[in-house]
Amino acid sequence: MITKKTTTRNTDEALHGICPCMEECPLSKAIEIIGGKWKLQILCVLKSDGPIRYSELKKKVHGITNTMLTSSLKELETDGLVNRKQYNVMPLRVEYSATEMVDDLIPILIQLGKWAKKVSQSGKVDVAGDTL
Amino acid sequence: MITKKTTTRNTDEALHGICPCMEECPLSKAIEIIGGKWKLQILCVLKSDGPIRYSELKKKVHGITNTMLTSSLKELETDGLVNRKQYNVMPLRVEYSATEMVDDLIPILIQLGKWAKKVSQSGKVDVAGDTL
DNA sequence: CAGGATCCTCAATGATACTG
DNA sequence: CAGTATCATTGAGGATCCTG
Repeated sequence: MITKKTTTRNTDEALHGICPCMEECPLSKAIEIIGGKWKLQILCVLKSDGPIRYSELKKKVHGITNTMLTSSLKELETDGLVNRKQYNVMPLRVEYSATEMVDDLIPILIQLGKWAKKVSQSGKVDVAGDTL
Repeated sequence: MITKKTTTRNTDEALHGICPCMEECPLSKAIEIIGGKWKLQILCVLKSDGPIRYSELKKKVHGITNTMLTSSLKELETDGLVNRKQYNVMPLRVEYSATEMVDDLIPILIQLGKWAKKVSQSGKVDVAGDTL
């Protein structure tokens, strides 16, 4: 999502590193990694339900197809967010789990969630009450 | 991106509030708000280049079309991230600026960017050196 | 100047069937 | 069981022209 074809020369140095207008923006990189329709859901299940088999994972991520589950897992593994462990027994057994990278990501996502909550409510009243 | 058609019953209460599998997940809400191809770039420019006119904004967000700039601005305004101020003079003058909501968002995005940077490097060596 | 209206394209995703 | 292979779909985004 967010391609980086542009060659912007941002005058505000303070925003260097977070502006997607820049080349190699880590932020757009982040969105590439966790973007897509299923990535976060998959990470969520992997995180809460420990090492889990492909078929069980598919049951927990409701509505996902083989195509998407497979490709998502492959990308997540490539990016170092998911471990794949294969047991060569019959029938085949493969277990997926989240890496420590995901642990680091969770608190950030929680912050993002809290922000979104605040945004949704700001249209109504300006409550200062924190949920966490 | 991340639609919420599913009616998952997540057994792990600890992840309530961050799991996109859940209904009304604030996280997927957040991604709806800042997702899309241009939202972050637009916010970035609005943040660094203060109140800015439509045409100037379009010049700074390289490659964006009228369709996308207009629709993105409209959505951002609806979500309370952007202020639109119209001066009824001829020729028409409209100025856009970022709201305080965006200020709260920036540090979170910076964290996300730092995380992505770490992820990208973890494939090579396991340096403990922080960049910030 | 600041958009609206239309039509079009393509990449992400879905559906279905098959295999090591 | 854990995927692959193919084909179909679709909606975000793009191109172009038009207007208050």
